[in-house]
Amino acid sequence: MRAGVSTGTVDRVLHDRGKVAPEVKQRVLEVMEELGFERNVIASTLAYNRTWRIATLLPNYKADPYWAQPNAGIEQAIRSVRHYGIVLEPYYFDMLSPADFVRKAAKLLENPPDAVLFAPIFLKESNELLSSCEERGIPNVMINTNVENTSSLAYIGQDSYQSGVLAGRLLHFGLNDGETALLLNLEVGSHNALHLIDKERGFRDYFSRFPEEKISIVKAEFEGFMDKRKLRRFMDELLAGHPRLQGLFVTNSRAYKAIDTIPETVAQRIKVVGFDLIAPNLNHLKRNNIDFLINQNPFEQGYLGIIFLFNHLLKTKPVEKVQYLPLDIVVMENVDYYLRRQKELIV
Amino acid sequence: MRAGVSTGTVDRVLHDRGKVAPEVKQRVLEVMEELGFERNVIASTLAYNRTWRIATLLPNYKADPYWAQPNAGIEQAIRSVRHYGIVLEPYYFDMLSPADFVRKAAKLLENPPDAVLFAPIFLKESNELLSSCEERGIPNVMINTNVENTSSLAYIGQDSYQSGVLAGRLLHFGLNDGETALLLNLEVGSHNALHLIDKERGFRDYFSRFPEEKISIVKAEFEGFMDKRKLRRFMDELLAGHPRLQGLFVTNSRAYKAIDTIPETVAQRIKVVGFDLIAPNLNHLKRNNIDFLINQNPFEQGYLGIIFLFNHLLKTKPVEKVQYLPLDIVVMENVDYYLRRQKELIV
DNA sequence: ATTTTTTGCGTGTGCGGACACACCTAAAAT
DNA sequence: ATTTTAGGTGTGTCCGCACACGCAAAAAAT
Repeated sequence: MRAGVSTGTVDRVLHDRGKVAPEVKQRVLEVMEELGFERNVIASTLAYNRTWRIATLLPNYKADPYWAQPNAGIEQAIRSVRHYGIVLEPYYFDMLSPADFVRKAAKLLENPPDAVLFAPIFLKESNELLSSCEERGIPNVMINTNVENTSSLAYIGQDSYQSGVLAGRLLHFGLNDGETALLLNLEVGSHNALHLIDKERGFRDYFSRFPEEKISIVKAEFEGFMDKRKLRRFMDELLAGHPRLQGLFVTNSRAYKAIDTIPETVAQRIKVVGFDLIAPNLNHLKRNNIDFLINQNPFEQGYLGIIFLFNHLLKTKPVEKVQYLPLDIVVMENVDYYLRRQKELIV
Repeated sequence: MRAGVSTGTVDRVLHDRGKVAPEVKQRVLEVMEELGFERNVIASTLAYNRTWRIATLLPNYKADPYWAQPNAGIEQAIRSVRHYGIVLEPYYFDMLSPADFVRKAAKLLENPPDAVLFAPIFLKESNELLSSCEERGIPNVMINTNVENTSSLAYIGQDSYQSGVLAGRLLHFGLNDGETALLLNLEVGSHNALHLIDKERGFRDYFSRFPEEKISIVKAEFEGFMDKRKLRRFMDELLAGHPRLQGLFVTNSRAYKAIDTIPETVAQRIKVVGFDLIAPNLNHLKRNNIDFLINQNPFEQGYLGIIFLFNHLLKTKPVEKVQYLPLDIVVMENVDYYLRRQKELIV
C-alpha cells in the first residue's frame, strides 16, 4: 500500500486491535487522511457476516391504534437496513399495565439484544429498564415520551411544551376577547404525566403573552373517559358552567371522545385542537368538528429510532441526543398528505 | 444447489441473460420462491463494482435561496447512497433564462449520465430535455414543478391546486363576512405558469364552498416586483381600492416583497399566507407580519428525488409516478422544527 | 547463550453476487 | 460423415473488508 504496509496492518489500525508500532500507526493514519479514505460500509457489512438484533418494546397497537404508526415506521426502517444484518425482535406490552411492561422488559433481557428501542410510558419501570441496559452496555433510544437525564442514546419524539404553545396559538385564531378556552386531560393518573404538565405549561404561557385579551383558561381532568355516559355528564356540566367556552384543547389523542359526547352544533361552533391522526379523530376533522390536529409524526419516530440505532451499531455516524420531530399542523385540507406519506427510502 | 444447478445458472435466471433451458429456469424460480430468496443488494453492489452517475439540473441557488434547500436534500441523499457507487454531477441554470436552461441541458447530455433529476421551470425547454432523455433511455425525475403526461419516472413536489385550497382555508380563519381576500402573483409571465393557475383555482374553489359569507376574491398580478418603488405604488393603490382587504395570499415565495412595501400596522392587521421558509419570509413570520407559510418541503424534494433514482437504478423497488409531499402549515410556533430537521438516514 | 514469549506484520480465505470463460452436447450446415 | 454453430451449464476470479493464522524479529526468561 501507499504507506508501505499491508492490508492487515491497516486493518489493525482501523479496528484498534493493537499490536501496531506507534510510528507505523501514525503513518497509516496520515496516509488515510491524505487519501481521504473512508471505510466502505458495504464491503464491511458483507465481511462481518453477522446480525445485529434490535429489540423494541412498545404498547400493543391492537389496543391503541396510535401505536400502529410507530410500528409501521419501525418495520419500514427494518426493511431498509435488513441487508446490513439488522434483525427485529418486537415485544409489546399492555399500555395500561406497568406490571406487563416489567414482565415484557424482563423477557426482552433474557436474551440480550444488541440494541433496544422503547417507549418509556411508565416512568419508574422505564428507569429500571434503562439501568438494566446500562449494566449490560446495551445502547437504546426512547421514542414518544422523554425521560430526561438518562444514559439513553437519544430521544426521538415531540417537544411537549412547544406542542402546548402551538395549541394555544391555533385556538387563539378562533377566540375573541373575553372568551374561554378549555384544556382537557383525558388520562388515567394524568397528574404525574410529565408530558401533560409540559403541554399545559406551554398552553398557558402562550396565552399569557396576551393579557389584554382576557381569555380565560379552564383546566379539566377526567379519568373515567371509558364510560361514555359519565363523560357526557362531565362535559355537559363543563359546557353549562362556562357559557363563553369557545375553545377546546384535548391534550392527547382522545379529542374524539370529548367530541362524541357533545352536540354536533356545539362542536361546530367550538374551535377544537387535538393530537394524532387516528381514525376517530380524522372523522371529526373531516366533518369540521375538530379544527386542528397536531401530528406527532409517530411513523417517523419509529423509523428514525431504528435508523439511529443502525447508525450507532454500524458506527457510520454519531447520533444526536435529542431529536425533536416537527409539530405538523393538520387540517382537513392537508391531512391526506400526512396519511399517505410513505418513506421511499433506501433499499 | 437445491435446484440441482450451479450458481452460474441461477445468475443467468436472475439477470435474464437467456441461454437457460425453460424447464430449468422454471425449477430455479420455484426453488427461489420456496426459499424466499432475495438478492442481497450489499453483495450485489460490491460485485458490480461500477458507478452510477446522476446529473441534476436546477436553478442556481446563489440567485434564489429557495433552491439551496433541494440542493441540500440532494447532497444529503448522495451521502446516503454514495457507497452504492452513486455519483452526483450537478448543473445549474439561471432561473430567469430559458436559453441558459437549454445550454446547460445540452452540456449535461454531452456525456450522458445514468439518470437525471431536474426542475422543469420552463415548459417548452423542459419538454425538449424530456425527449432527449427518452431517446437516450435516460431515466429521470422532476421536482418542484410538474409537467404532466411525460415519460418521466416521477414527479416529486407539491400539489399546486391543493396548496391553493389550503391557503384559502387558512385565510378563512381570519376573515369575516363581507371582507376581501387578495390573491397576488408576483411573477414574470405568470399568465402561463401552470402551477399558479392551479393555485388560483384551488383558492377560489375553497371560498366557493361558502357563498353565504360574501367574501370577495381579488386577483392582482405585478411583474415589476424587483423595483421596490413601483411595487409600493402598486400595493398602495390596491389597499386604497379595497378598504375591506383583510387577507393576502401571495402565490409564491415572494410574500416578503409585498409585506416590505406596506406599513407594518397594516401587515399586522391583514392575514397573510405565503410560501416557503426562506429568510426574508421567516423574518416577517416571527414578527407576525406573515401569519402562515406553506412549506413545500424543498429539502425532501431533492432528497427523495435522488432516493427514487437510486431505487430505480439498483432495481430495489418500483417507484411511484407522482409523489406529493405534505403541505406543511408553518407558523411562528413550529417553524424551528422544519428548519432544523435533518434527515438522519442511512450511512 | 539458548529457549521461550511477546510484539509486529503479511498472507490467505470467505462474505454473496456479477461476469468472463471454458466446456460439453445437440442441432445445423457443409 | 464431419465440421460449424448455437444452446446450455459449471468454474474461477474479483469486489473491499474482517479476521484467523503464520512467521519473523525483538524482548524476556531461563
